[in-house]
Amino acid sequence: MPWKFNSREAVFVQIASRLRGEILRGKYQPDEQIPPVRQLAFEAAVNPNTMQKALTVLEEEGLLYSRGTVGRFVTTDRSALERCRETVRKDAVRHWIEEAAALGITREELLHYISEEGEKSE
Amino acid sequence: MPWKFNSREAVFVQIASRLRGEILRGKYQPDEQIPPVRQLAFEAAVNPNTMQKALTVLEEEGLLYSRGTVGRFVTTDRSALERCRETVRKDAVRHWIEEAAALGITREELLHYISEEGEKSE
DNA sequence: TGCGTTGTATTATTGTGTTAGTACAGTAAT
DNA sequence: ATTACTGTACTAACACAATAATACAACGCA
Repeated sequence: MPWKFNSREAVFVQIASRLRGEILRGKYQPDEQIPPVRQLAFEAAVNPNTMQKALTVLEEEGLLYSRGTVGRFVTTDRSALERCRETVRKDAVRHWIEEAAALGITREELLHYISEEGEKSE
Repeated sequence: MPWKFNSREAVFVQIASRLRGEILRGKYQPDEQIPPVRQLAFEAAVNPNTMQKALTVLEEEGLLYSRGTVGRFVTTDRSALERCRETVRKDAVRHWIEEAAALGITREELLHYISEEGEKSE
């Protein structure tokens, strides 16, 4: 099933976010090989170039590393994973709070609406 | 002071978000004239065309309307404003929760981190 | 009437995201 | 050695975002 993308952000950014989440959530263990570019591209229904661009992002973040022509692997540095988890989380939260403020939503309202939204879907 | 933009979203989308927030927060009252395109563009330090594109978005949403060559005004339909406030809020919250999930952040964690973040800045 | 301001439209140019197609070098397995 | 698969690199083409520079019609006002 092709992945879902919105048109507001570049596709490779959305792919990077998704894969980053999968890695941080442990779908791929440290030092585990992830599927090849072409396969991921096929699954996501995007061009291999686009997928590679997303993977390059995660590589620059230190989440993935490439073993030459063997394949791409999740970093073995568990503390790096944890640091990344923290960084990503902090940046995202700050970003969401900013966006909320831009829409005239206070922190309290934000908390309220998130609890509400969450309840419906669980 | 030029407005701040990130490179992940199109500028006109970010401008629309900002102005939408200002309108919904009541910076401009119903039927009040907003500054002309050129002035807004100057303030934001973007091209007038980009600003106009953002204003068109808000016009299509029913938040603004154009009085020919007189200027652009906030809608007089207060219920439309309220409806828009709700829609925007719901969409945004849903979007943030989705993004959080993609990063491996549960609703509970999200609530926790938002309270934390908020405390620092106030 | 004439001037300035308003929104709007047009054209051209630049940069970037995405797709497409191709190619190459290194590794692993046979 | 051959084959298949890996990441990587490259060009071309297209769409869209953004800038730039104009131009025009309509309105308000002196």
